[in-house]
Amino acid sequence: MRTKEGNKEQEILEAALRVFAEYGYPNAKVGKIAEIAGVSTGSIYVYYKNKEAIFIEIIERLWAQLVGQLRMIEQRTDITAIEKFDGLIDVLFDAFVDKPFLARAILNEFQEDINITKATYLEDYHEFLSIGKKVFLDGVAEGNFNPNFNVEVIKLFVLGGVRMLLHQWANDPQDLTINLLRQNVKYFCRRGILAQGR
Amino acid sequence: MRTKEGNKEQEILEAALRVFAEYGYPNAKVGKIAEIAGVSTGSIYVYYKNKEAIFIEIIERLWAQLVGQLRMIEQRTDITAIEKFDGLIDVLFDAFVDKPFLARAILNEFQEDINITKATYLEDYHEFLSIGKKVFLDGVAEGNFNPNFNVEVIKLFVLGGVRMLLHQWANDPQDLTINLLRQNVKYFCRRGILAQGR
DNA sequence: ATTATATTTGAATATTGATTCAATAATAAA
DNA sequence: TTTATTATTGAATCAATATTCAAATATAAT
Repeated sequence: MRTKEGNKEQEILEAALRVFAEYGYPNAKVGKIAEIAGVSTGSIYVYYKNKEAIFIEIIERLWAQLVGQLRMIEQRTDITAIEKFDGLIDVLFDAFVDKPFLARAILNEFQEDINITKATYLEDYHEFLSIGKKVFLDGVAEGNFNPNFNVEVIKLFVLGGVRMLLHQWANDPQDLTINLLRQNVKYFCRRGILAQGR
Repeated sequence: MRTKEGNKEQEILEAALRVFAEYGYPNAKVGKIAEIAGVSTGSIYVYYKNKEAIFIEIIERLWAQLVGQLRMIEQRTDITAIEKFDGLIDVLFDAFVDKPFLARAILNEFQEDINITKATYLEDYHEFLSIGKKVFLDGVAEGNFNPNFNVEVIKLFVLGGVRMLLHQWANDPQDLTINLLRQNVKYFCRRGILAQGR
């Protein structure tokens, strides 16, 4: 009987990530994934139900990883909300520092226009958002954050900003380094654009 | 000889906008656009070369409008860069205040994963970005803005944040009002999240 | 060496939807 | 009323690609 060659599930996932990153989910071809993974198109369907299942597997792994790390930071009691906030920003950027493909691939996963089922990672996504809210409320409670903001607005604004930066960075990692991004984002979120004394 | 019925170009554009907004460009069906516009699929191709041409028409009109308004603000000499910045934010939100569909539809237009030609509106997009840069540099020159920021980073961060908010707002205009969004964004951009005195 | 069986293949099939085009409809012109 | 011409139609055609499946391959077991 024939024995299995290598770890095909993982190879297919890695190939798929590259193809989703480069072309976007709608334009990603299963044939291309197979080609990069070094298997036949038929093999793709031996390991995954369909194209969408591959995409969901990638996204779910990412969310699980992100939420795990964000939760660890949120639950710390030895740092202020300011430090927690900076930590959340670091987690977001660090998740991609050596994986520009991943940054490009996640661009769309929580947009309505990808017609995919989101049952499982939507839960992680909502926890992801609630962690940001908790940190904000902690900051308000300890007097470090301005209570006049609407947390929903700020949360989405910061997330949208980080996503846009990650996408731009993933397109050209040499231009804007991840460290430049994180530094600017942290300072901007703390103090805004105004010069000191204004 | 048969005479033309109504303004079919415009009706098709408006129908297309709704379909692009609801389904996203890749999943938008020409048949659906025709149905909503009240014409036959063949008619779509009488007025527009193809599906992509319709999308580009919508996006180009939007960019032209936005850039025109942003340029007017940028070129004012009677207001500070701070007021200009607020004005830019207002233009962005005001462009959509009575058109949630439009906000949803533009979500993807400057993302790489939509495989569409962008020759003409890329120019407007770059001017759009350069206006933001000019306002920032004006602010630094007049001592109102912190010169330590990288303008590229801040520009993309703010744009990404506004986009995410607009998208969320377009999904549910009753939840977060446009005025709540603009107020929070302006203040946050000015002073950041920290409470006063920190 | 032969057989059994799991793995893999890649062309065939199924499906979808963009686009075309021959026919029809509607109106102006004669 | 008839003819000419423009506008419109919607099924047919075309193209693309996801998915299936019968056949082939490779190895373990006998």
